Amino acid sequence: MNKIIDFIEDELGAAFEKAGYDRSLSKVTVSNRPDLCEYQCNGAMAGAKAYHKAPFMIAEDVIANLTERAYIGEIGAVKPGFINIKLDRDAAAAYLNEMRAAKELGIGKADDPQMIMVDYGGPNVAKPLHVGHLRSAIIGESVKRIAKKMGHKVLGDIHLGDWGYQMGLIITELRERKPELPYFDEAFEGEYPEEAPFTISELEEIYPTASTKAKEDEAYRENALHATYLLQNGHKGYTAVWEHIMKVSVADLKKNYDNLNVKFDLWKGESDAQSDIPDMIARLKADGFAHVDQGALVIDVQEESDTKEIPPCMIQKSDGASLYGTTDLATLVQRQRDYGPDKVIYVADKRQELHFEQVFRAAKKTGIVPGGTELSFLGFGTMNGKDGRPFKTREGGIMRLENLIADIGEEMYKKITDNRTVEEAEARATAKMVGLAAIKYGDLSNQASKDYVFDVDRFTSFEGNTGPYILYTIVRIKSILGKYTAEGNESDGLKITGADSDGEKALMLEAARYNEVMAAAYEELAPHKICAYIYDLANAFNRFYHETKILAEEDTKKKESYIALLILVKEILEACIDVLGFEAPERM
RNA sequence: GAGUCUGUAGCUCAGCUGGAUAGAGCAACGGCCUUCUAAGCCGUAGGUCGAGGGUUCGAAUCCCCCCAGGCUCGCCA
Repeated sequence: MNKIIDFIEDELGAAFEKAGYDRSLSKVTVSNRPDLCEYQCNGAMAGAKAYHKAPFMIAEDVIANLTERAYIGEIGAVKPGFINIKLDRDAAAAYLNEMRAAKELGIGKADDPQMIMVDYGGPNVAKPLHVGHLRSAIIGESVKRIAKKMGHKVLGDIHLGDWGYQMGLIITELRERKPELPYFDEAFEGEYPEEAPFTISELEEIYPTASTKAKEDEAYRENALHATYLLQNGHKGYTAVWEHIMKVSVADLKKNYDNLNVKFDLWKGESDAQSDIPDMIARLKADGFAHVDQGALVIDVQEESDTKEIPPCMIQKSDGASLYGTTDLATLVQRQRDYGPDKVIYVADKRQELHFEQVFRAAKKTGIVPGGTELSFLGFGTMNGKDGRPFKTREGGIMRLENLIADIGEEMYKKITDNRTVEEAEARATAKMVGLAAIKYGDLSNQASKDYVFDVDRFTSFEGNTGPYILYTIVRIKSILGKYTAEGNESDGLKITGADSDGEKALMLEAARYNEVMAAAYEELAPHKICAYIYDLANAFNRFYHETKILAEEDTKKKESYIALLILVKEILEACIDVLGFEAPERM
């Protein structure tokens, strides 16, 4: 379905052409002076120079040549050369009715759907999720859902950190604690136990302990490195331990991501790319892309046109071990073979930008991915505390994600039960939903690339521009619609008619923007644009709600139009929060 | 040192592919609940858009140069 702005632009474009000006000057935007008009076109001023004419004259010319005007209502030329437009009253209603009738609110699905992979999450196995993992999960999930909404085929891949030194550390520590286990008996021939020799909480304690020991004890470090080496070369017992670690840890990760309403399509990890590394390196050497520099194997990625220096992409350390660039390249080899994506989007901390720039260049240069494949990096900023420094617990430690979510859920529960009497189970469920909305909206309403302040008090205050405010608005609408049907009315088949008040018109115009906002959010990978939009839409609704008696309206036709409009607004808000990764309760 | 990002109201942030009086929220102050959920609505106050140049009919937005801060810069990920 076309965007409403496109319709206006078409009509205006025809007028530009008829008046003898370039059609491309007809670009229409939502007005920045809502007191004067609803939409505006600044093309007359932009074209003044080329046509050696006063902008105001061009504007008048265009308006005089306007013949088709199904969408354009009032139109006028102002001062320097603005063309001010109001949407035709009936056209607005017709457009919204069309939206309601169309599939998925008439979203402009992609003409040529792409295969897009979103690489996000990136947790390390055997380490608890902490607040540092929050942004990647939230932003990645939203980007994935937005791309899906636009009609693309999308796969989200968690890209687990499940290979390397950390595994050697855990194995070493486990061996010290329980040397009697069969995994450490080189002569052991039987079947290893099915039961893991540790629980998730033990595992989460083992890693930091081992990590600390390795920093203080050189011999311990050597052991861990050697264990890593053995694991990577197929040691039977260690591989069995690794499998236990994976099973226990992945189950726990799934639980935590489920709590965040984050769902991955693929649970691949660094380990899955390992089998592709030897061949890849051999080929890169044979084809002359990789060469040895200062003992390490590297691929030069500097380009002629560069003004800055880009260090080479390193794919093998001087001791022969691979590193993260190697794994990322091998992962691309594997993705290319298994899925052949048109686009891969990496959602990671912005400090990794240079690394990905190197990997992308190396992948393109060596033909690991075809030239047409788009590799894009979506870097996000740091989540800071109120003091402007990276978010920490009160004690100064790293905040675990579960604790953060639980704290906010608890805070919400208190507020809900303070406000009114609700059944325990419902209060808990609502608190969870509202808490998640508070966290996600708080994050996503900021530009992803910027650092932001995670202020628990502000996010849970439920006032102003917050997730709870959006949910509250949806709940209000649901409540009215519920009462309407409870009175024995049928809510199907109602039609929106032209607006009678400014508040109603404003709400209708906001609703009509849905399509263009979703498209812009996808183009720019910018979930915050959806947040800004639903905040505007919720505001427009609340204003309308305040000045309009909906259920008490005596004119049936008008009342039905109100109800139809509310249904549409509710559906838009729900579609938007779904894409942001949270949902609204029935009551709150 | 080089590169890169950021600097908008007391605080947290939009706006940045140039347009008409720079917008929100919080905090402050003042109104609005016998009536569809006041987690709401309306209003008042608050800004030389870090500083200075330039381009333009027009600059928070583009260019240059400063100032302040963050981050990155081959064998961690």
